[in-house]
Amino acid sequence: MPPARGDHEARRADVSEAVWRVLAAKGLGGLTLRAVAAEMDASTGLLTHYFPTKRALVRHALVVAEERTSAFARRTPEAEGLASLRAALLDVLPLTPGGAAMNRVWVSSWDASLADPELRANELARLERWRGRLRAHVVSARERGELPEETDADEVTASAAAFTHGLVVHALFDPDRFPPERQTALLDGFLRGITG
Amino acid sequence: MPPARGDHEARRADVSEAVWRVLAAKGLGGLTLRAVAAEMDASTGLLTHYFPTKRALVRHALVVAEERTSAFARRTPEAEGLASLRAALLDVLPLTPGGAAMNRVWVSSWDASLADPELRANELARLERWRGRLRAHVVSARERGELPEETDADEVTASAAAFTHGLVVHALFDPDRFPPERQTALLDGFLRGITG
DNA sequence: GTGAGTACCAAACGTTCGTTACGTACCCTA
DNA sequence: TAGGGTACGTAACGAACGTTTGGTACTCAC
Repeated sequence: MPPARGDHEARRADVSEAVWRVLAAKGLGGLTLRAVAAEMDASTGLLTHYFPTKRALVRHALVVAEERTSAFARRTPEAEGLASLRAALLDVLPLTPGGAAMNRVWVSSWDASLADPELRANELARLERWRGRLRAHVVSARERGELPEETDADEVTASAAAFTHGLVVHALFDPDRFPPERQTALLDGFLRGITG
Repeated sequence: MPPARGDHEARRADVSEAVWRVLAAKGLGGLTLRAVAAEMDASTGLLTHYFPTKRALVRHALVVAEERTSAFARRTPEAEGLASLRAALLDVLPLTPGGAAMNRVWVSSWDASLADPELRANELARLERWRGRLRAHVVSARERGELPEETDADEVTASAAAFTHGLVVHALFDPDRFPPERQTALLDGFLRGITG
């Protein structure tokens, strides 16, 4: 029995969904074709039908992860200036189970990303894009007088990016000591520091 | 020909050395018994002679990594107060090839550490110990009047830890954009924010 | 209704992994 | 000098992996 035969793209999305669940549960190191196949009650043959190699599957999985992350982050588009920077950083923090899963995937991908040139280049580009988006908020905040005039946008942007990603790591390993309220409080403390 | 037969502990140290080189080059995901054996021109039989399982080998490897990290960090014991906090954070940053290798190992270990309960507990304890050491410097700085009186030591400690680890990640992926001088400048900027 | 193409499953392939079994050379003690 | 423990190398084992192959069932065009 062909189970709910949809079109090609819909099926690829199903595969991506299963990949995502495996990634969130076991990390990139635990991602195997058999695990994904089991996750969607299918065979490894199905996977190779849509993705010729595991490399292609991982590549697509990380693209999906980025789409998901962007969609996740686009929930608060109304803010401006410093508030928009705060919102953008809050979007990245693991404040919800979904956010934690997201970060889990990214942090776990760093092992392979540091070892594989292609994945490394992709991750580098992703981090750059993220800093670029943050920078716009920083500039906007300075223009509105919410940051000191002498603020170096690149420096503050890099600083905020670093702070947030580091907090992600610590919160991921120590969720009890870094509940959402404390993460938020720590971020606000950081923002207080850059406003001078 | 038995190659330079030393005592048991010396040989174990040789194994640890080879493990370290493999870890620094390929990450925890690329650590295999055969890679380690090849690194020290030996057989996998030698490895199992000193470490019964791969788990034991990885466990010991991370212990060695921590010893190395601690030894690396104990180079600047003379400072006090805010200067000692700065020194402790600088010790962690990938300012040298050795420091980069160190961080590479830790970041790459996070994949397995998030998936394996035992490794996760070890990494959690390591992060806690590190924050504990940082906290002492924060308290010392506050006592010397280098930080505002109303400073919450736990909050500032967690903030500094997060900032530094995040900077580690960004510098690891983007060494060109985060050379040692900029890392130092960013850290100083962060410390400026803390001092109010 | 026949042929080509799509969408799979089941099974197997070759490789690599961690682990184990077995042999051998060495050292130390009695 | 005989015997037992230590220190390996060699080789093989079974499991798991990514990949390939061969086949079946369905769909659509002609």
